[in-house]
Amino acid sequence: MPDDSFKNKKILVVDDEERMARFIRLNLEHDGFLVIEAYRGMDAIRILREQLPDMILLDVMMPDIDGFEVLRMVREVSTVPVIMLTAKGEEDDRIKGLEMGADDYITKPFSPRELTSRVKAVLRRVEATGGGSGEVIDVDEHLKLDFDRREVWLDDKLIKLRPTEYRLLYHLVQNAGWVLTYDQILSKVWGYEYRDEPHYVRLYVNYLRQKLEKDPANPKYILTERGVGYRFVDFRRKNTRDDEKSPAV
Amino acid sequence: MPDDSFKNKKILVVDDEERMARFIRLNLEHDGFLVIEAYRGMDAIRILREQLPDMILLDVMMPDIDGFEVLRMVREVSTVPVIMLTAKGEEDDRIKGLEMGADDYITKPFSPRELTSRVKAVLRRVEATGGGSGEVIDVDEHLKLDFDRREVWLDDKLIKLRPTEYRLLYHLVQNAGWVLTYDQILSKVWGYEYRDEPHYVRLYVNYLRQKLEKDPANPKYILTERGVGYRFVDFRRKNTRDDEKSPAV
DNA sequence: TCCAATGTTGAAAACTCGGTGAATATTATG
DNA sequence: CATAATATTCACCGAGTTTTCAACATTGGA
Repeated sequence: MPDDSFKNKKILVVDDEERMARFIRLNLEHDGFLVIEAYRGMDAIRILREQLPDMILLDVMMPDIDGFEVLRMVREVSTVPVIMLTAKGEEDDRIKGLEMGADDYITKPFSPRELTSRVKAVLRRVEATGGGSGEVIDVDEHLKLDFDRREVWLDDKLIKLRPTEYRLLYHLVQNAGWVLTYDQILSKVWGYEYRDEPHYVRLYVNYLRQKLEKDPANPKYILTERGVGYRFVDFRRKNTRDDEKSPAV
Repeated sequence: MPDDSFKNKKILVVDDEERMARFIRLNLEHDGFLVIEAYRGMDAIRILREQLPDMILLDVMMPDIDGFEVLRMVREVSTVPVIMLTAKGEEDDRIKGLEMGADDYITKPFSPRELTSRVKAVLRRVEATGGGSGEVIDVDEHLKLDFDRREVWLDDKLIKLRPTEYRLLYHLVQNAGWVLTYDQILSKVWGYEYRDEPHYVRLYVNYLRQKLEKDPANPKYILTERGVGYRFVDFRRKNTRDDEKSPAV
C-alpha cells in the first residue's frame, strides 16, 4: 500500500556536504516529500522562518555552526520535529541531541529505507500530538497566541511575558490536552539538568496564571495534574474519541 | 552526571550466546539496572509474564526461535520497549525490527557506553510518552482509558484518579487478562522494597473499584484471584469462551 | 463451622501546591 | 562603566490532598 499520507510534507535538509544533501533529497522526493536543501546553519534558520518546513534533517558535523547550535536556535522559535544525522559511533552526539530536543537521530551511513522509515515514524508521532505551527492560535474568544511574533493577546490587550514564561507557555500549548510532567517541562524549558527543581515550574505556572487567567485560583487554561505536572486545556477538542486507527496487535 | 533515575529498572536480556548475555548483564548492572538473562526465545516469553521487565534486549540471531519471532510474540501481549541486537551490516534486520515494533537497535559489536546510552535513551523516550501505544482503550461501552492523556472516562464522565490509583490501573490494564500477583503489583506500583505490604494493594484496588465499578462489591473490571492477586478483565477477547463466570448484572 | 484472605473505615503522617518576598543574576540604559 | 530595571533563583509557609498505617468487618472455601 503506497503510503502517501505524508505527501507534500516540506522537509528541510541541512548538511554541508552537498552530495549527502542531494542523496537525501532524491530519496525523500521519491516518497513524495517536498525537500529544501541548506548547506549552512545560518541558511537553515532563515529557511525555517520563511518556509516553515514540517521537519528538519540536521547534520551534526558542520563547519561554521554545528548541528547542536542550529538545533538550539531552532528550538528557540519552533518545535518543528528535528532528526539529527550523526556519525557512526558518536553515541554522545545522539544522546546530546535527544536531550537538546531532537526527536530522533539517524546514524550515517544509512539506507534509503531507513531514512524514510525514520522520517515517517517521527511525522506520525508528531502528528498524533498535534504539533501545529504557523498561524495565530485561537485558544478561545479571549486568549490568542501568535508564537511567530512572540505575542500573547488577552481580550485585545497585549500581554508582556518574560522569556521563561513564554517558553513555558509555548510548550504547554504545543501539547494542549496532554499532561506534561515536571520532568518534561523542566528539561524542555530549563534544561535537562534542572530535573529535580519542580518548584520552578510551580512558580512560573503561577506567574502565567496571574497574567492569563481571569481567576488565577480557578484556572481555565493551565490545569494542574496533582503529583504529575500540568496540562494546557484541550482547546482543539475535535472529537478525538474514536477516529480510525489501525489496531496494533 | 550519575544518573540513577533508572535504578532498579528490570531488563531482560535474550541472547543464545551466554558470554554475550553475561557481558551485557555486567554492564547494565554496573549502571544500577536489574538484569535477567534468557538464552532461548521460549524462556523470554515465560519470563516476560513472570517478571514483567521494563525493557527487553533481544538478539536477532538465535537458533530455535529467532529474534523477530520472539518480538512478534512479545508484541502480542505487551508494549514493553524492545531493543534489537543486530549484526553489523545487516541493515535490513534493523529496518525489519523497527517496522515490527522494536524501539531501537544496537549493532554488534558495541561498547558498554553505547549499550547503556541506548537503553537509557529508550527508557527516557518511553517514559516521556507514557509508554502507551497511542490508542484510546475501549474496555467496554462504559469505560474508556486514554493513557496518553492520563484520562479515564466512565460513561462520558472524566474520572479523577490519584497518582497511585492511576499507576495501579495502568499496570493492571497493561496485563489485562493475566493475573498479577501481589509481589508484581507492589514492585511495579510502589517499588520492589514494598513487597510485603499486600494490604496497600487491597486498599487501592478498593479505591479504584469505588471509582470505576458500577457495583463495587461485584466488580466487573478488577477481579480478585484469591490467594494470588488481581486480574483486570480480558476485555480484548470479547465473546470467546464467555462460559466461565459472567454473573448477570 | 471456622479461619485466613479480602474488603472497609478513619485518622495520622507525609507530601504537593499555590503563594509571598527577599537575594541574586542578567539585561538595558544613561 | 555604573546604575537602574528586569528576570531568575531560592527559601519558606499554610491549606489541602494523598499516602500510610492500623483497626475492624466481611467473605469464601476447607
